[in-house]
Amino acid sequence: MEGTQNIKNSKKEWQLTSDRPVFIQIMEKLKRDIVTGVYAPGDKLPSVRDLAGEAAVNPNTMQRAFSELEREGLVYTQRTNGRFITEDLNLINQLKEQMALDAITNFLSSMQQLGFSKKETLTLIEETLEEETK
Amino acid sequence: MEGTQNIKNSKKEWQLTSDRPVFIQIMEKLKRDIVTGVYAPGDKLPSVRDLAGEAAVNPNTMQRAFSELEREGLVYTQRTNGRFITEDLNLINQLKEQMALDAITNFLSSMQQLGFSKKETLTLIEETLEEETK
Amino acid sequence: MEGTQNIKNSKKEWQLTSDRPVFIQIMEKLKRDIVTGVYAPGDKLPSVRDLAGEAAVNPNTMQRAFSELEREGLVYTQRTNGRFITEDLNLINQLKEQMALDAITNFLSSMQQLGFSKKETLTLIEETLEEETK
Amino acid sequence: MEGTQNIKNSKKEWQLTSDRPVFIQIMEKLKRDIVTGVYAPGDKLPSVRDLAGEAAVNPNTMQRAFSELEREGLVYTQRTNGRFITEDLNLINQLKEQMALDAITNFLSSMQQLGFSKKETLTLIEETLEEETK
DNA sequence: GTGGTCTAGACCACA
DNA sequence: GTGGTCTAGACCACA
Repeated sequence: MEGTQNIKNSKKEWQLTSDRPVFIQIMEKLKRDIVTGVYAPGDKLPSVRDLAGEAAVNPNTMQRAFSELEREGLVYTQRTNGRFITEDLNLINQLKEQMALDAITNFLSSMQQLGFSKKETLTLIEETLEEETK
Repeated sequence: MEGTQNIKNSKKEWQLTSDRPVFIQIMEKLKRDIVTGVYAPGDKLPSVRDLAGEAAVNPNTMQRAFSELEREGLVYTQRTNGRFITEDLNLINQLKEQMALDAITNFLSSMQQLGFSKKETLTLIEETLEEETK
Repeated sequence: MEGTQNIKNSKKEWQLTSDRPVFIQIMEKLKRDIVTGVYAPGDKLPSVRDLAGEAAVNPNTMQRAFSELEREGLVYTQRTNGRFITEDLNLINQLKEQMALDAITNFLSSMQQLGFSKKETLTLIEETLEEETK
Repeated sequence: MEGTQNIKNSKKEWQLTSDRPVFIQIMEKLKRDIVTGVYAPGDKLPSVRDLAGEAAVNPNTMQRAFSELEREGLVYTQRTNGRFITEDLNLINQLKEQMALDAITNFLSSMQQLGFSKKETLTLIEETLEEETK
């Protein structure tokens, strides 16, 4: 039953676009699901076949995404038993920090390239967040 | 201080990567140069061949980037004479706003997908900006 | 009578000339095939490579023609699956009307520039059509 | 003074587009001016330089158009004296007929390719002409 | 096999 | 020299 649970909790909107390699987008989505706890440490993952179906991609593509995650130590395979999320909490936390840092760095760099000063950028962010809260 | 100067005036850091189509990256770079005034409205652009050489891409690739910019009205061509930046200031301003809005939206969406609340995101941004100013 | 049949069903007379860009001529031919029902709404198109071979042009040239048609909404692409004719009947009808109107307008303008009055033009058309029917 | 006259009578709207070779468009315009009597048989033509200026093209381009017209016998050069319209009325009439025939043939062919029957084409033309007269 | 991108290089019309 | 088109051919992601 826990298998079904996992599938249930996971956000099913894959939202794949064709502007970047699909296997990379899948990796990013899975990483987000790991750092946000959709998949908890030690959780068994749905089968490649199932996830491929859900994401409407070829199983080879899903397989490729998993291979890369495995290489990064985020998931591991138990022969004949399935794939599991790493139990290394440290690694997961590092990943989350790194992803946040990347997002921030990219953003600030974009704004700088567009000619906005740090002050202006901060103001714009504050305005946008206030706007949304209304 | 001259460092900042150079960044502003220079038109030469192309920094193309292979993760997304090169002609798209070129378009983005040229758009940034337009909205930040590196190229002023009405300015004549270097020839396709020169820019292709500078960016180390094939002239056809540069040509494609320009065709798209032309379709968007950001540049126009004078037969056998060269290409020019639009003089439509309105269009340029709209573009700048849109590009900033896209950057902000993407960023906030990324942070939200990583599980950060608006408050946390704001705090992180503030910390990062202060960090850099030290 | 089979002659007429063949003309209607055949998708193969490409008749490309060198007086205008080839990709434009290809677009026009494909548009004609769409508005005349040679390709029905929703039909899957032959692959770029096949059509390029049939028309004896480089696949890139065929690709370009399709990109433009796609931009106009007349065809759409399914990743790795192929290209399809739009199912938007309205769009197809509009296109047909527009193409006919363009042909008529161009013709009347040509005749006027040659110094023929409307009456003379009409008479000439009638004569030509009768001539052919004989 | 007749020189000035000719310039005066000629329709000055050159309306060159970039979709076809400019020298061909110039030839067509000059032919129209010949068959419609803007330039009468035997008329002296303005200088290449003047016409080039009027049409806003490079003199080489205008020159090329004239060379072609000369090859077709429609104009002739008197050494040191200038260029003149042929006095061969027969040739001019033939040209006019041929140009009209080409326009008609092209038009009927376009309409046929768009799937319109002769009857439909005739009706459409009649409607358009009536429409305009209102 | 399918579409998409890119390169190297040729050729054209025009100024 | 300038932009525009086209070819031949390679390589990629994906099914």
